[in-house]
Amino acid sequence: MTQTLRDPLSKRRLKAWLRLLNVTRQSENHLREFLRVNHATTLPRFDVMAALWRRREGLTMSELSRALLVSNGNATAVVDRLEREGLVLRTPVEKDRRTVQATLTEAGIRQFESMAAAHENEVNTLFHRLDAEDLDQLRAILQKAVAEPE
Amino acid sequence: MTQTLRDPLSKRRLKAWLRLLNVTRQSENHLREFLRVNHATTLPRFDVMAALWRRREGLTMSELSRALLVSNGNATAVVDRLEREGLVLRTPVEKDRRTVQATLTEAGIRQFESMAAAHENEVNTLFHRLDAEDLDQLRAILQKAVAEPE
DNA sequence: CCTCATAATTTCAAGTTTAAAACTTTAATG
DNA sequence: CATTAAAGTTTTAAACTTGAAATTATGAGG
Repeated sequence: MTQTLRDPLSKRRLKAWLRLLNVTRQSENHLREFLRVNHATTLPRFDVMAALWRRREGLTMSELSRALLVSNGNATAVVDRLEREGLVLRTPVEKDRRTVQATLTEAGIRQFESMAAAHENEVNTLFHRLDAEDLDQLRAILQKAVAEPE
Repeated sequence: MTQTLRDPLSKRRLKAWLRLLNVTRQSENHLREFLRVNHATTLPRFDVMAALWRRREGLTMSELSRALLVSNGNATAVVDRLEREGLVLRTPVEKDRRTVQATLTEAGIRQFESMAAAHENEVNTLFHRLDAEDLDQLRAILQKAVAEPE
């Protein structure tokens, strides 16, 4: 209360950001450990496979890096490794020979689906204290935070 | 509405987590770019310096890695580079010769303080759409999310 | 057809990050 | 005192990540 008065909004936004970062890192660390121990994989691999699973027709490398908010060099490296293991396939696009379509192979689909439910369950456990109202509020706040125009 | 009925809480938690991750990564990317362009430094360096600036008496390497939620090997590497540049100092601790106290040097303090206000301002801009009520709600939700006991 | 700006991807070097192993020191226990 | 378990740190290898440069392809305008 008095805190609200002493503390300018700017400092409160900074603190909120630090808290957000903290919760996100804790959760990421937990899920990384979960994927490593239970499914012998890593977070970036899982993220790439999840993105490709959602769009079964595939994604170009640029679409992939934009979707995951990582650099294109990064996407190349992770897809390289997944391709080497036969989980992802690069297909040249006839219409535009600059681009490549990355898709999950059959093995990739099988592997991802064998992890997806357990992963969702782990996230569910991780955030089990948040009820429907919390989730609604959180969504509203996060959407507001990244809204485009002013 | 019907969505709420069709969608079990588990799926909503998963979506909330993906949104949280997305907002955090967007913000991290923005701040990384900001630090690179305006202050010729990186996010991990900034994080380490911020942690050491808060506790002027210094932190052991373990305390540092726990505070930043990174591995101890990671802390070692970042501190190594900062030490090489004269921004951080490692001091052996007499009481326990296993531990090292990492502190900011004078130059480190000067450099951090020259960045801190601009960084806070950037975060303030980034989250300017969130008002006091949003920040309160967000804090409550994040605290609830990571609460210890059941 | 040629040129040039742009786009998609990869390559590259440097830095970041993790998990596990190695090393040193401490503390406890017999 | 010797042994052993635990704690703090560093080292190591592999993976991840970025930003910039290089490569290849497209498309527009001369």
